[in-house]
Amino acid sequence: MKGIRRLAEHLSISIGTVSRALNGRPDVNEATRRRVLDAAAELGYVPNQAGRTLRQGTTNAVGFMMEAGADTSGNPDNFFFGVFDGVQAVLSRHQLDLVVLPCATDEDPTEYLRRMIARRLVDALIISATHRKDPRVELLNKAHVPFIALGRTGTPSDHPWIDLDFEGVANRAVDRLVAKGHRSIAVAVPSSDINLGVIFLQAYKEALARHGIAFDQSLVIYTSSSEQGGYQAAHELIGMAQRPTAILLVYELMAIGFYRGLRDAGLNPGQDVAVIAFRESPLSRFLSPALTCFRVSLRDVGIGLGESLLASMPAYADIYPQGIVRRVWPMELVEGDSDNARSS
Amino acid sequence: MKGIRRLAEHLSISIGTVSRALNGRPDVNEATRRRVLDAAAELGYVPNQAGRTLRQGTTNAVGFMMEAGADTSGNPDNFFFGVFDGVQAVLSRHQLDLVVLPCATDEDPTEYLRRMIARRLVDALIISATHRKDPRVELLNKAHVPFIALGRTGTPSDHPWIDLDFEGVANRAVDRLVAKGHRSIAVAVPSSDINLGVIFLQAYKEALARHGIAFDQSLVIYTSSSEQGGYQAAHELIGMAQRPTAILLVYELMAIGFYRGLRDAGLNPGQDVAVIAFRESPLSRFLSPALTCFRVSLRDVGIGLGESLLASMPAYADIYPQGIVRRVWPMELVEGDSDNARSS
DNA sequence: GACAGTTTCGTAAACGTTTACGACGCTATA
DNA sequence: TATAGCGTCGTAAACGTTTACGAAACTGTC
Repeated sequence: MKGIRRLAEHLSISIGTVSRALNGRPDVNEATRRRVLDAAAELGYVPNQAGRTLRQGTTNAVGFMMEAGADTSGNPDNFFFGVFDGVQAVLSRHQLDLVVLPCATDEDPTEYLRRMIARRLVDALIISATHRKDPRVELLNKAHVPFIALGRTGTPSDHPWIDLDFEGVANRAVDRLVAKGHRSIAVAVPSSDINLGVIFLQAYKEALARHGIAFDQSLVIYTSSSEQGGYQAAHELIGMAQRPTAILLVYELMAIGFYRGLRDAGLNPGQDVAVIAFRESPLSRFLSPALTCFRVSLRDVGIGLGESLLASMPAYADIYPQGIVRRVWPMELVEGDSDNARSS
Repeated sequence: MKGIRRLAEHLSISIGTVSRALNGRPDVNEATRRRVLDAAAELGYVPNQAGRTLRQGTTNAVGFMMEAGADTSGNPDNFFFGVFDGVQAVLSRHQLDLVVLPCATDEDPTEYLRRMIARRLVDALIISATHRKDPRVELLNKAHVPFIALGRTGTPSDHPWIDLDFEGVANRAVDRLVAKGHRSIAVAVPSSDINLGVIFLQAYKEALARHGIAFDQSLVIYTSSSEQGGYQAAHELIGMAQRPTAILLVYELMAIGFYRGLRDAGLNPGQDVAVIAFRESPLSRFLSPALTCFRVSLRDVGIGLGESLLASMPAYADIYPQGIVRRVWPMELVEGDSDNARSS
């Protein structure tokens, strides 16, 4: 005899009552409820999840899909782990667990997601590394799985999302550089079709326009979001006919490679070329020169994701009545020494 | 009508036959099997996991537990993602999925694991960030959940594990530094009770002894495994009465902070203080000077973990007959410019 | 043509829960 | 005292699978 039956037999009551007692139903005597709770603790009983799931169609878990091979891999793990922590802080309030679903590099993300949905391992999903055209959105909509995206797609009105405020970053970064006398500002964005790059580039263009600076396509460097990508960016920048005096890097890891690339050519980052990057990480202050960058509380982003996701789940919608959430998350400028004024 | 019943009705055969056809049982006509497979594809049928789990007691998923707050967080995510990729390569051969279970920073890892075991979300587990005394081992043994640890504990004979060859690293690093004329070699290890530090420190002592160098406790710097920790290590090293001419760093991220700390004091890493670190990452070659460090194929480690885990699962033991696996994984020296010969 | 053996398939039980439904005993009211 | 209402609990069905068991049809052998 196992499971709830054992518990019921041990207490000489029916399994129905045991179940109701454990689940906090009102129609059970407080005295018996206490007996059940005590016995459960004593016998170490925990309800079998498969049984519950089968009966109620709910798994009490939400998934976070990520792609190791995606162009977000430039992010130190602190990025995702920080977000996880915030998400869990919200989920744990409702006895929900977070499981991370890593899509293997050699598997198609959409197929992977399809399988995960079919598996019914989780009740709801968070997807990350959104692309401009992301078939996963349609997949999730069709399957009626509540979800939220960390990052916008090309059709942001089709789904709930939370994204970082890349527009704000581009604006403030350009403003700051222009104020310091820079007129020729390069930008390094990921060469993949990850949406972040597109959004940032657009905002960069508009920021330039505000200052009456003509957009120059040749100042856009498409590269990988890694140290290697930063190194390559430096190489390209140095090779330009008119060398830009400043550059924006979308990933802080690129700064390491960029610094190195500059130095290998006898140039000094921060002096010969001003650098602004995001996101802030422990890295930023320990590079020399310290990196001017933008900070965001990943835990807060995670909390936002968690609450917004619950809001889109029928069972929790009344507790989180914010409806469909689509918002950008502000980032805060962190001044470093990498973007000093133009020397000449 | 839903699920397998719908499929059976659509084909006018029994659900038993449908199930057998889908699961590759031999006692089903090849023609009907084909019909079933086709219909399943057409109707988009995938078996409900809760139903299967309930019936066969198996979830077809294995878990990877990690702690965001643990002292391994110094690792760039490439570390774990690389490992995941290898694990998945093995698991996918058997239709098994990998789910990552991130323990929140404010939750006790052992309690978290207990909950995850009770939940029966997965058939087997990989645990990481092992401590000297790690109650999770006993927990898993008692629950009879097949598992393997990435990292040794203080009682390594109690469980299967795979770990990096820290002894080999310590040996070769010390040999190399000694060969270049260094006699005063500091070491920075994590201040937490994560087992890695203990193992490495022990191997470092023995390597020194082989060269007839007395172990000096004051040359051991306990710090956090992060850029900040590296910076602090530099600070401590500079403050020593007799400044060591070399240092071993257990995490490559520490090198960034260490370099900075040295430079803030007017010293040059690689010249004034030789540095060797592990693990190699993209970071290593783009730092200046390039970091001498040790490389390991994370994917291979993941493959090793996956195969060894399957070997300890009754259902797969005949396919992977290697028994209980306890082994260290070799690491390969990558020469950089951070550990040049002693100048004086 | 009887019989054994094989192939193929249907039937129904089982996995561990939750929950709708109804039964029972008790209290309070008329 | 009859009745209604309430609190408490037991019964049994249902969730979607897999699989043991047995039945039916077919094959081949003597």
